[in-house]
Amino acid sequence: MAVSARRGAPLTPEEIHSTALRLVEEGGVEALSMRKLAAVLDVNPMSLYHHVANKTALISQICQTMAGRLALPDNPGSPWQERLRDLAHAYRRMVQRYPSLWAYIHTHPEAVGDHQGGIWDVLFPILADAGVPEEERTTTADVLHGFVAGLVVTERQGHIGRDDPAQADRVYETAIDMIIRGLPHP
Amino acid sequence: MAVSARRGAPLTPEEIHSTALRLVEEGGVEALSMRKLAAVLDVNPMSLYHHVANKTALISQICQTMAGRLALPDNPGSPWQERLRDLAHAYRRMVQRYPSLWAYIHTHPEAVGDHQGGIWDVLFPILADAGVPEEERTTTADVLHGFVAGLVVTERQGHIGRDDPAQADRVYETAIDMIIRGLPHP
DNA sequence: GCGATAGCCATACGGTGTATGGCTACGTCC
DNA sequence: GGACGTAGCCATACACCGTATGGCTATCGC
Repeated sequence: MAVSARRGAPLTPEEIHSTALRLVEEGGVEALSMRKLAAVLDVNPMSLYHHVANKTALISQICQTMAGRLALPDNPGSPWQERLRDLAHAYRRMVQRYPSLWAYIHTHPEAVGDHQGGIWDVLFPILADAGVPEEERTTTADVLHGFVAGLVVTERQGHIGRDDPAQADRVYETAIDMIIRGLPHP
Repeated sequence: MAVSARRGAPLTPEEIHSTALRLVEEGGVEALSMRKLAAVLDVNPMSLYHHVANKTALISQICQTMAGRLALPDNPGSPWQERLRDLAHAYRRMVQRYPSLWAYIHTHPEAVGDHQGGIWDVLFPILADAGVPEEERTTTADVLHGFVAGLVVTERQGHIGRDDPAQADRVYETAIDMIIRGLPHP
C-alpha cells in the first residue's frame, strides 16, 4: 500500500539489508548512513524506519545476514585438527570479504548475540573431539575466537603480509598450528 | 598572545591531550567530540585547531599518550617464559584501563605507527631468547600481538568472565600457557 | 462506502567536524 | 614610538548525520 512515488515496488527488509551490506563492503561501516542508503534505494530516508528500528539494529541485522553467508565446512569423520583448520580458514575468508564489518563485530559483540549461530555449532563438537571437558568448552571457544579474530583483524587492517599475501597465509597456518598444539588434549 | 577571554592561560597540547584522554576514559572514543572537549576546556571549538590538526590526529596523539603510560616490565635475567607472561599481564592491565581506546587502536593500527614504541622493544628480545629466528621475529610478534589483543578486546568488550573476574584471570593465564607452549622454541 | 492501517514523505531538531575569515594582543624591527 | 607579523582565539557558516513528529495516500477488511 502506498508505494513510493519514485519506485515501483515497496521496500523489503531483504533489499534494505543487502544494499546496506553492499555499501559497507564498498566503504566500510563508517560509510553507511541512513541518508546514503535511502538515496541508493531511491527513497526518502525516513521510509527506512518503517522496516528497521534504527541504524544500530540495521547494522546488527546485516551482521547476521553476513554471518548467514558463512560457508561452514562440514566434514565429520575427519580428525578434529583438520576440521578446526577448515573452520579457521572459513572464518578468515569471511573476514577478508567483510573486513570492516567484522572489525565492527569484534568490538561490538552485542551485534550478533551470544554463542548462537553456525560457528559455535561447528566449533563445540570439534572441541569435544579434541578432548576439552564440557565445562571448559565455552571459555575455550571464547579464547580461540578471541585469538583468531584478533589475528585476522590485525592481519586485515594491520600490516601482516601487506605486500606478500603468501607470507600472510604462512603466518596464519603457523598460528593455527600454535593453537592446535596448545589446545588441552590428551 | 591573545589569551582566551574566558580562561586565564593559553591552551597547551598537554592539557588538550590529557583532557581528551579523560573524556575517552569516561565515555569511550565515541564520546569524544571536539565541541565537548572545547566545552570542558572552556574554549571555543575552533581554538583547538590551533593545537591539533584534526580529530583523528588528536586521537592518534592520545593513543601515544596512553601508550607512554604503559608500565613495561623489565626483568632481564628471568626466563623468557616469565618475561613474556609479565608483558602479557602489563598489556592486559593497559587494555582494562582504556578499553575503548585500545579497541580503537586494534581496528585502526595506523594510529600508533609501525612497530615502534615500548612493547616491541621488550617483546623482540624475549622472542630472541625463546629461540625464534631473527627473520621470523617480526611476524611472530605480529601473531602474538594479534592473539593477545584479540583475546583481551574480546574479554573486555565481550563476555568472557563477565560475572566472575577470577574466571577471566584463569582464562587469560591458560591462553598465555597456550602461547608459550605453541611458540617455536627448542 | 468506510474506517483502519501500511507505507511513504516533508519538515525540523540537535548533533557532528571543520573551512573561512576576522579580531586582539604580543614580539620584533626600524 | 610606530609599523608590522603573527600567535591565539572566536563567530559564523556549511554540509553532513540520526531520527522525532506528523501528515498524506493507497490499499485492505468489513
